[in-house]
Amino acid sequence: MIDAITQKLHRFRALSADDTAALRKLAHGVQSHSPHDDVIRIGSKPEFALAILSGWAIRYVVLKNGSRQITAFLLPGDFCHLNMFSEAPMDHSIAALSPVTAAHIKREEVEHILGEHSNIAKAVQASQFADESRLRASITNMGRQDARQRLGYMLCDLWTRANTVGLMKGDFLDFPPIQADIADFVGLTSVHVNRIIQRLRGDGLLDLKERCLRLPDFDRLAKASGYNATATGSDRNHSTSAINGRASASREMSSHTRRSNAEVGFLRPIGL
Amino acid sequence: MIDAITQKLHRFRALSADDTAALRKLAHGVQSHSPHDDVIRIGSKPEFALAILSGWAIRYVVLKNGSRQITAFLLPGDFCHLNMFSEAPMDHSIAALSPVTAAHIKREEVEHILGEHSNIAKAVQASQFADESRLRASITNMGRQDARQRLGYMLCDLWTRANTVGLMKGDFLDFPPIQADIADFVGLTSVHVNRIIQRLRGDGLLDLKERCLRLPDFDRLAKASGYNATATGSDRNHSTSAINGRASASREMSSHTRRSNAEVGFLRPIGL
DNA sequence: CGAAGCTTTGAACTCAGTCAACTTGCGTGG
DNA sequence: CCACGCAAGTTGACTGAGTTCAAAGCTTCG
Repeated sequence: MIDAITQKLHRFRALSADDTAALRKLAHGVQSHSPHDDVIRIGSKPEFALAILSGWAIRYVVLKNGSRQITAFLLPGDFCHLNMFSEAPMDHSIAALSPVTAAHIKREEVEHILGEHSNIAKAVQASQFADESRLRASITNMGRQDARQRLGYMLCDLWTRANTVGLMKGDFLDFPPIQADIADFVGLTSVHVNRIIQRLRGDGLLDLKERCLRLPDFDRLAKASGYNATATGSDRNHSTSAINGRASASREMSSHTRRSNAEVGFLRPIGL
Repeated sequence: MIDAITQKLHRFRALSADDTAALRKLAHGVQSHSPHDDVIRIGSKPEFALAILSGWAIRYVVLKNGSRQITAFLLPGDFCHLNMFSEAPMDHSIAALSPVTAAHIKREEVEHILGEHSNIAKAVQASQFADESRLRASITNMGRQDARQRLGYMLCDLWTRANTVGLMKGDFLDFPPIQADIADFVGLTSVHVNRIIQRLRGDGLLDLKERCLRLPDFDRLAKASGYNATATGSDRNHSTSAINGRASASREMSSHTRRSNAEVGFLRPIGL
């Protein structure tokens, strides 16, 4: 079970046998959580860090008007709340979507392992930056992509992440989120999400039913929704050119970008 | 000028005279950037970290279809690209909005100062978590708030941040972003942003013209847009209860949250 | 078998986008 | 000093993607 963590960190940086042994030791403070349970409550100041070992969880917030925003899905291998050194209370909650087991790691333990194992420390740092990058991608997604693209992007992302921690079962994937969860993540209503899902189904891009996801044509879906695997970056072995020059959008650009078009860099499109 | 950094970090953790002296030394690699210039280009792997000393900058991305998303405004005292240890190339660009001076800090220097000055290290970490928190707030904002609230939230945030680094000039603030920038940040069109601004003006909540911002009634604007200063947290001296219980939304909740309503925590609204 | 939880469907509605024109202010150059 | 061009802000009419509300189907599971 702890393997998910090892597997994930290994993606960011090669770990020694010593490192992985140290990680394995973290598995002692393991707790189980039932679906719908809060693992960490907003406003609290937990004294421990959290690593998901199995199952799916979400970061979320409920607004005054009752609507909910999910800001992240947490998969096995993901860390939450490493900011234990800050005095600030949690600004969001973490809840289990499926049955979850998570390692609750004491502050000193975190400090110790990060201090002693520089590979782990750097891998953790890299994974944090990947998370941050994913947050930015979400913003871009919600700000400038339509419903279809948002959904596609989200599914591509979860698909590849699930893949890297060995969650794939043949060509499909256990997928705990229901349509309402998807909606609260991409910033739509569940009704509209439902309609989009049907369209994607019709286009042969998606097979999602009974908590089970299949992406029959990942590449086409990725392309259609502007998903770029390297962008959210599992770090190691990068191709030399993630970004390959300006795209074809030259007419529309002027409307979106004021100022002298002299500096092309200001306008360079990315793979989204 | 370097004071902005000191000032900001000090917000997160008390710094000794020794610490501030060390920070002051960073000011040697200072570079100037003109408005619209890219300070860091997407796809590049800069060998330096960056700290804004004066002026405003943005993190942004341009999509294939030519639309732009701004994911953050960078103010004096803000750090960008501390992830120099990662192999991944930049997934976004950073550009100056106004004339900007920024300290380009070499990798070793960063490592050194963070290693020697634990206060600074912790303050930097705390500020990173505040940034991450702000990204999540942006997501919530774009996903679940209407245009008026998005704008209000953004202005409240920039207003308070500007305040903490001493950018306020009496009751107003030099405000480099134009309406198109605002639009690209909150995920709207500049036409619609214009209309919302006019409404806010009419409501006496906002006075924005000629790169100059005034918020005549911050509290009312904050309330109307769900802005909660403590949420994005400049850390120190927190009031004991940032979150004060559940709000009035009990009817709508059931539609947004499936599952047993037994665990109230799953539903607890935040100040947004 | 019944009830709860999730998905699907339809119709009316609305917030925000699109397109296109007009205004205002500013700097540059004739 | 005026003319021109350009960048930013403003306005109006039209369109459309996504919401809302409400009801009906399906599954799953005690």
